[in-house]
Amino acid sequence: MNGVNAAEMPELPEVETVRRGLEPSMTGTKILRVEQRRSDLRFPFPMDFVSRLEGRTIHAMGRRAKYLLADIDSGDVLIMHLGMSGSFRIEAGADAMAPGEFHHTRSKNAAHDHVVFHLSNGKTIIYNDPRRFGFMDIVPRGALAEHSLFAHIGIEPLGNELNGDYLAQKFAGKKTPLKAALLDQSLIAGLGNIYVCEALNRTRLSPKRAAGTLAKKGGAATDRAHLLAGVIREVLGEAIAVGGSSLRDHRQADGTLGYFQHSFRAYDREGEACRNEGCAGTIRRIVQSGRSTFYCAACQK
DNA sequence: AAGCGAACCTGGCTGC
DNA sequence: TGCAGCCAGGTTCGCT
Repeated sequence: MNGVNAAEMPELPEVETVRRGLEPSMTGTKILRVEQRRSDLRFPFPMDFVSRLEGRTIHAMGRRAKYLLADIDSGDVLIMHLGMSGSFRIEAGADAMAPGEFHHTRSKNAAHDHVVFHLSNGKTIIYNDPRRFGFMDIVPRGALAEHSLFAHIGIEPLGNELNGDYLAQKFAGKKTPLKAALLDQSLIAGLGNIYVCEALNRTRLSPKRAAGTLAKKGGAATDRAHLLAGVIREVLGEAIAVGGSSLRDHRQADGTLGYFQHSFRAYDREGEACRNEGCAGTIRRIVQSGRSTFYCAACQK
């Protein structure tokens, strides 16, 4: 096998899986050379993108919400977002590759290999993104919190701040559907379509319910709010433990590809049986805010 | 002002 | 086989 596919895809568990996949190759390693093959992805690269990275050593690989954060010894932070279709792969030296596989992999992906990092440990980190909804930026570490991307971002769902009281406080008075409120990155940062559908199905809450119904009059948390907060953490934790979800990707299973998709109870299961205990309902697909919602109308109220 | 739909882009799948 | 149409894990912008 020529390269390790450091996973793909974009909700919090997938980004965390990518972070863990990249960390052993990148932390403590010097960036010898950077190939930036186009001037923009979703946004333009910073003008001095290459020069601010070449010759620098990566101190740490972090994550905030769906953003990967590489701390550089210059004091800069390299921000990387995968958008919808971004992925990293790690390749060892060229002499370690099987020629046939090399050709196969390159011919399939090379047109969308937008950034290549050549590292001092002999490894090559390649960012591939067909739809180019991802992006990269570089900012001084001290300016990160004020960066427009992070200035108004919500809490980490796996941090201590997420609990029923927080949900009730943020959702009180909101008529927006619960599904949309949970996807709002300014409230909770990192949830996406899959895990919101899964968490709502597990808690038997309708995605169409007004978000404000998780708060009592006066703003106190309902039992449902406490339940939902716990289930969100549970679902994300389970997904991270198995390497996230891998959809529409039939490449090798070398341990870096996730398999949480086999645990889906709602997402992408239209027409199939609801897996909640005691429920004989069927998963439906509806559209909310232009995005698919999968849920069971029989048990999710 | 919140809350929608559209836009950004490519590729894969479905159905005629 | 060809091709049109729809769909995709995210985010932002602009119009009600």
